[in-house]
Amino acid sequence: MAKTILVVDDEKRLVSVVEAYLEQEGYHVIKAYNGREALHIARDEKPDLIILDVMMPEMDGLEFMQHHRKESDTPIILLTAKVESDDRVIGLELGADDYVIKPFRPRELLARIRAVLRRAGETRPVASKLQSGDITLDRDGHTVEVSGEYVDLTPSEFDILSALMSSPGRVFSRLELLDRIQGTAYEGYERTIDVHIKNLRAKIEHDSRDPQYIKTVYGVGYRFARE
Amino acid sequence: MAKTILVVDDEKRLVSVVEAYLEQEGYHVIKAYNGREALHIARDEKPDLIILDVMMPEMDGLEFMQHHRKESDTPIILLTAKVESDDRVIGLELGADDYVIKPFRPRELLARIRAVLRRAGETRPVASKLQSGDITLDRDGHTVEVSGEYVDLTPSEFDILSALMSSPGRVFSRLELLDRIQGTAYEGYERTIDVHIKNLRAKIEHDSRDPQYIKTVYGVGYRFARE
DNA sequence: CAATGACTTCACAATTCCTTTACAGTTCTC
DNA sequence: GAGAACTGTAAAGGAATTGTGAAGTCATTG
Repeated sequence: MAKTILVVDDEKRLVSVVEAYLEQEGYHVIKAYNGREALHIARDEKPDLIILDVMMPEMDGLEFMQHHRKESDTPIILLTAKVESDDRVIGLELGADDYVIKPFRPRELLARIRAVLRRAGETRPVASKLQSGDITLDRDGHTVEVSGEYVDLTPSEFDILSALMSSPGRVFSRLELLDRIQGTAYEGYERTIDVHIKNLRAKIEHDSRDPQYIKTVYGVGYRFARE
Repeated sequence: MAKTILVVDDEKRLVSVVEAYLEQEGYHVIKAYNGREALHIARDEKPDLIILDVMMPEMDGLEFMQHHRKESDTPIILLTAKVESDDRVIGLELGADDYVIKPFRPRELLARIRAVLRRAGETRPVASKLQSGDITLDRDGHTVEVSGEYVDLTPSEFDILSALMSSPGRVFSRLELLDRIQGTAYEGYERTIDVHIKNLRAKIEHDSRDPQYIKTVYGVGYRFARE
């Protein structure tokens, strides 16, 4: 069964980006925008993991942990800004299992999540293979097979293809795809995606001038062909 | 059939780490978080070995042993903190088979487990040998053979190779590999893994500049060749 | 307590990847 | 069909990641 992850941060945009990414990875995501709210939700929903911003209004992350630790030992990953590196120590002493420094890339956070969940005894990851037509994408092995042949993709290419294949037929805007690979790191230039798509097509399409898998939706974005 | 090991400690995190490690080594692990709970579980499940923390709430390790010894002679390995060195003597007098001082590294504990189980007349756990291509790794003998020749690996190198070979084709992040060799991950520098990998490659690859076994997955981690 | 080996950290080199730019090609709108 | 808007693409500089030798630290052994 899918693991439930509670994401707590007052930056709604960040929460959305993380949510989209984790859901695409097969996790069930619930959200809260401050510590107080998070406490109630954690009680009711009993998530398998909590991702927690240190800096928040109402009740900050450290305060949340002090309360929460009294009633549960759910693993916690802290999000900290660079300058707050002291919080890191405090956080780990208060019982955080790991921390990630903002801004971070989704794949970075994912690596931490996997490690923490595995440490917490979960050897059962989510369904790790996506298949569509002649293409098989394996998230565990980070490999892509086209017509039985392994194709080497860069991290960004892999993330984009992974996003597209997670919902064949659905159109992803460039911004969404950018979020997948950059997170909230910085506002990037959307056209960067075009270049990744070009390179992706060169690797997985039989004829990149008449793509069968990655279709362009004029004025909107890209989508993976549904069969 | 796989040996069953009961791990008893009130530090859940520690139990999880030990569990993950032992399961990877082919043991079946059951858990308890205090002495009272452990007594019931030991009765029902009849583990082949018990790993027992001395300091615990409710019923501590020594108390547990007094009760347990009346009904069974399951081998017991004690976990003690440094300061409790007196407990060690008491524990051994009460019938512990060995003890390990906290904090310990997983392989340290593993060595004790093997020794105790061997002494108790048991044979090896399942799947003690991993083979792939020209490489054979023997977890029992702690040996590695490449093209029929024995190769000397350091403990860390052995653990990393063992992890990688346990799931060929799966990518392990540096964080995960750090977990394998350190037990606790958030402290420690991920790039340390790079150095171990370099040294490993020098020992097992025919051409370490074009590795056939240990592949780098850029931006993600390392994996044992999938073919 | 010296010596050996293992582990970690650091600094820099080597490699791979990402982004941006500029322009060409395509699709849409009127 | 012309112009505007959008997309495809090649190339180059810069950023990020990995490889590696060496020094320093720690633990173990003789």
